[in-house]
Amino acid sequence: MLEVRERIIRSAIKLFARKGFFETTVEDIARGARVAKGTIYLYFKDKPSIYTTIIERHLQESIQSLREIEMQKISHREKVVEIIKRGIKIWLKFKNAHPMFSIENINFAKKLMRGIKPLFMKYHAEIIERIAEIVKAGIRTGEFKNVNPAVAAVYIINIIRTAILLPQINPDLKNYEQDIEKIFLEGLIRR
Amino acid sequence: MLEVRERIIRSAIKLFARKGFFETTVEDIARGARVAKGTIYLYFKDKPSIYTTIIERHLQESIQSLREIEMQKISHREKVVEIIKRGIKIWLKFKNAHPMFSIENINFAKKLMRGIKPLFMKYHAEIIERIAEIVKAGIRTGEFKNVNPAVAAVYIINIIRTAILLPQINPDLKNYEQDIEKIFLEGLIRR
DNA sequence: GTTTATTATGACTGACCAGTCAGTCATTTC
DNA sequence: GAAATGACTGACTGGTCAGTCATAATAAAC
Repeated sequence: MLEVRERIIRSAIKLFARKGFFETTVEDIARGARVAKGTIYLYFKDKPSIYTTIIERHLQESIQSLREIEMQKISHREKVVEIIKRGIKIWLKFKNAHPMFSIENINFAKKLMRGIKPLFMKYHAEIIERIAEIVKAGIRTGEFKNVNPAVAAVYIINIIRTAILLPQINPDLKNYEQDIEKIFLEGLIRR
Repeated sequence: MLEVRERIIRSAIKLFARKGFFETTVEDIARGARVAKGTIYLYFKDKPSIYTTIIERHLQESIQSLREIEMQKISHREKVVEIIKRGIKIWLKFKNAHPMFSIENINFAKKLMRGIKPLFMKYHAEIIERIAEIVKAGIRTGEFKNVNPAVAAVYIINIIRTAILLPQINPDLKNYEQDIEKIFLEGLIRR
């Protein structure tokens, strides 16, 4: 039997993913967690706190995933590919919730994001830093081109976004991962 | 003297960009447009209609831009680069409003997006189709690798997003456009 | 079993705000 | 000048919902 707090979080993830923060009510979340509305406030200070908790979880999971990848004995190229694969996996785990974790949206609900923004910046800085380190090492070993590692890191994060977006835009599309990987690793230009 | 409707739209763009739809009130928009709140309803049916109008504008502008690029007598490679450059320009024109136009967010406020989603899908399908046609032509002429054009099109859209995101994450970063272009056109892998 | 402590509940409250519409005012028409 | 018109106004209305807290239910202690 899942702990109440965990049920609340899971209910909230689903609902935030489906309806976003503003269209999800505390009553909705409570119903999904099979508790009364007032119970929510035994576990969370307020509605934004639930949102923040979920975001933090996701970001922590991303960093943990990066840590594991860092420790693998594989080439930097393989590490980058693994970052993308696992990144996609983590994001897909939250179904349609990915806008919650998108740094692009941090300015998009000023009040709500006031408390969340520092968290976002902190974790994203770490994520980018870690990826950039892998890229840097790959540049050093001659695997990668000499590009700005920070730029490449953000670029890589957006590859994950592309992979998540594609099935959304075109559900019939199959086997697109290879094409994404190909364009990413080898570029679009033919020689 | 700007027409009232235009003032309303401009005020709304600013505010939606700064606070998002839900934290922006009709009163805010009215104040920014220097009209009374009730006046808004002389020009727009309701609050979501303002939002929809803005989104439609942006999407139309994007398509118009694509049309112009299509007609240019330049290589497909150059067309793709131009798409990115102009795409960035269009998106930056709306400052922080870009989450408004991000297809990623279409599931994120279920009620609000109900009316907007078909619009989004329609325009985005056209945008992707147009870009994919350019990529396809580039593949035919031998400029580009043999990749799925629709995948490449979404990929290109996300390049624009990367370029917009970078200064947001790291305001000190300079001259990142070349690195993005390099990775995109030539890939990350060194040979 | 009774009493006490702890947890959960859901009706209530009040803040908020989208949309409404009676009233105002400037301009036009008769 | 009087009446009509249309654009604009902002107080009002009613719906929504986050957060509260007196009460109920359950668990623990005796």
